[in-house]
Amino acid sequence: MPIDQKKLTEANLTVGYVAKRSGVKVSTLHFYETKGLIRSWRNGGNQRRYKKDVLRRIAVVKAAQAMGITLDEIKQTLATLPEQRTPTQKDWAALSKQWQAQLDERIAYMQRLRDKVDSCIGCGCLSLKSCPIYNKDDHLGKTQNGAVFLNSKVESIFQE
Amino acid sequence: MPIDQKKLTEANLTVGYVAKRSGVKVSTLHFYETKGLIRSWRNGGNQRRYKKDVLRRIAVVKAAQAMGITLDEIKQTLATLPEQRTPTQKDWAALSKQWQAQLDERIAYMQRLRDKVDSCIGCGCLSLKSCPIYNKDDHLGKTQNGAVFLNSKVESIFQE
DNA sequence: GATTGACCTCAATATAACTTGAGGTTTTAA
DNA sequence: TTAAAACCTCAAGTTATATTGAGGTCAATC
Repeated sequence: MPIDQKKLTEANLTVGYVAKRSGVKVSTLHFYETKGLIRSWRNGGNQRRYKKDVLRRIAVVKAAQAMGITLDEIKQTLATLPEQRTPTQKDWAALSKQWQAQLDERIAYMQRLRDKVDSCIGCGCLSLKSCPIYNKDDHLGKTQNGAVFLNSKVESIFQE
Repeated sequence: MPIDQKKLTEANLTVGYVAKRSGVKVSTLHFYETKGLIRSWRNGGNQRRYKKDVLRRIAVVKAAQAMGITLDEIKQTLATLPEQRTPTQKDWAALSKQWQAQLDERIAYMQRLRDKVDSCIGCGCLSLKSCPIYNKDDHLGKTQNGAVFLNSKVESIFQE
């Protein structure tokens, strides 16, 4: 009788265990699976089983969300992980590096916005055409998960 | 026959004009009105008419959204404006000051997050218990419009 | 071997912030 | 004066990110 390789080499985590360990609900794990963010296989009774690294994936998903990255973007970035082997530290580091750049951009945008609000406090100009907050050359467009940034049309309010 | 004071002292803007000038759709103006963010009165034919300062309000709403503030929060802050008179520059400046504080907080959080991701790039630890990104003492909870920040339960992934 | 807890699927609900459309009225302008 | 453009209301649809619940199965324990 052959030894169960799966049991020897990988964890065999139930959905309830993963939920408890990761702090997300079972329904969220189902949801993430339909979104292609995590994977599972089924046991004889059609119940989900997970490898241990699903915990790492979930953690990464949550960290990325904290940076304002959407699940779709996260999915795309996760897709760059190797399929054949369990990701290494280097693989994960590459991911966080990608997101760090986005985070830097976001912070820079917020700071520009902050500085502009700053100058507006001084002049009370928040609705005047000279208000620097409405510089149309400095916007990021709409982010799905983050803020809705100004578009140049709003600027038109101040042209008169 | 009495002079129409309204026509003399206030603009009498149609919804289409306001939409064009502010860059938001007519349906959005209706929506903002149901949300209590802007106001209008009706003419004889039941059509909306606006005072000029509605343009400023819309601009402020959009600016606040760009800072990641929800419409509900914006409504609350707008409610601090004087009801009886048209708001002055000082009134608007007070608003932007309130939001600037929130923006500062948000930026500070993002920077802490950035620094943590930074240190994780070095060690590749994004899923290890020592990863500083999962310091439960540093989270903001879930923001409605902005990022979903880490909660302490996610941390539990790394306790083993 | 039966109860209980964990699990399954699928559909509906929730929230924020809007948009779209249907069906009907008012205003404007040629 | 009549056709087009603009307006009205109210209901339903949209996207992202889940949560909840109904109805039924599987697994672990007394």
